[in-house]
Amino acid sequence: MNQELLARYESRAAILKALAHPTRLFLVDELARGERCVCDLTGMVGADISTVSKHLSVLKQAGIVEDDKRGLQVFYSLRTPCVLNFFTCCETVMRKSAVDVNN
Amino acid sequence: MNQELLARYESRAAILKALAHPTRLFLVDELARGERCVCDLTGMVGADISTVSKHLSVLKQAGIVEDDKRGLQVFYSLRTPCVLNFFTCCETVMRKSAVDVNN
DNA sequence: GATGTAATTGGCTATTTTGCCAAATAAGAA
DNA sequence: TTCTTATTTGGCAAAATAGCCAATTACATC
Repeated sequence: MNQELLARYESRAAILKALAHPTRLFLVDELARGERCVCDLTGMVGADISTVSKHLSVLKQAGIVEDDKRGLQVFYSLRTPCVLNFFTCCETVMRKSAVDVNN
Repeated sequence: MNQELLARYESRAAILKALAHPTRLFLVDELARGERCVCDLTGMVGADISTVSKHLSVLKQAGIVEDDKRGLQVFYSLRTPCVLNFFTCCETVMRKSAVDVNN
């Protein structure tokens, strides 16, 4: 595996890593419905606002969401909706695993 | 976020987490071409065989690959090829980020 | 300017992940 | 049985991640 190839896998891994957390998957799912401010998301998640803010910054850093400050609030929205396709595949993997367990 | 919903996001996160590593993404990519034994994959990755074996077991645990022991060798293959769609989306995210940087 | 609200950042500890080596297991060959 | 090869497992130290609290920043209103 050469340098260039490794770099590409590292980039992909960075995006997947940003998604690979239950809270962040929830945030993505919620943002798929429309933009939300940090305070609203915090209420839904039920964690400290600093924790939610950090999760959002991880998603932003990865290029998955974008933010827009308006007044006191910061509104986040989904920038690359194709990540929602991941959910479909995850369900496929889980369904297939469930079937195998019963055989 | 209730218990049931949380459980679903945790399941999805487990699958994404299994994928979120450069070496494991390479392994998935390589297995997409056909089954491979651990020894061949180890040669391509250039890490200790125990490291590669552990990466494969992470993927197997997540339901992404399956193994088949034949004689001395263990052959791994891709069980849920839909994970390859992730790559497409990752490229989209990266391309979009690259564009934004230039604006 | 002073106050209040929304959000981010720094710092800390606890937990998880990674990758190597050494040891154990499994299966074919001598 | 003994030897060799392929793979897995256990154990360890280093690195990365998570989540809380406290402090800071940003902005609006008084």
